[in-house]
Amino acid sequence: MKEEPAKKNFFEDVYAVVRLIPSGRVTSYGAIASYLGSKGSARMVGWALIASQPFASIPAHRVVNRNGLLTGRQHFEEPDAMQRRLEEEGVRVENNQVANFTELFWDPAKELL
DNA sequence: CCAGTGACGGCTA
DNA sequence: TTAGCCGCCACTG
Repeated sequence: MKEEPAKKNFFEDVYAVVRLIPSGRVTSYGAIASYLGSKGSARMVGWALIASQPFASIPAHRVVNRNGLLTGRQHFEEPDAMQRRLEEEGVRVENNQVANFTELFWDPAKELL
């Protein structure tokens, strides 16, 4: 069975941070990547979230890009699931973009400090 | 083995 | 200011 390399640790780390995101808050891929020390590899965070899809315990819908755009909504079970969940938590979303993104932004390097 | 793609982000023109 | 390119790392074809 193709055992996975230590790289999996990176995935677990991403999941840990995402799970710590408070309800009604959002963060960005780059913020998580930077917090993990892999700043610049925000794409890996996104890739990790794809793997987190089967894990409902991970609020991946709280993770958006630097612009606050729900870029990954197409990867959810339903394209509208991401926006719908955010609104459920009180996050206002307009045109696939999080309103007051700057206020709702949750930086693990500062909040989770 | 090599090339292209991708839930991104920062820099340069 | 806006638009475009490159860079990071992993996976697929």
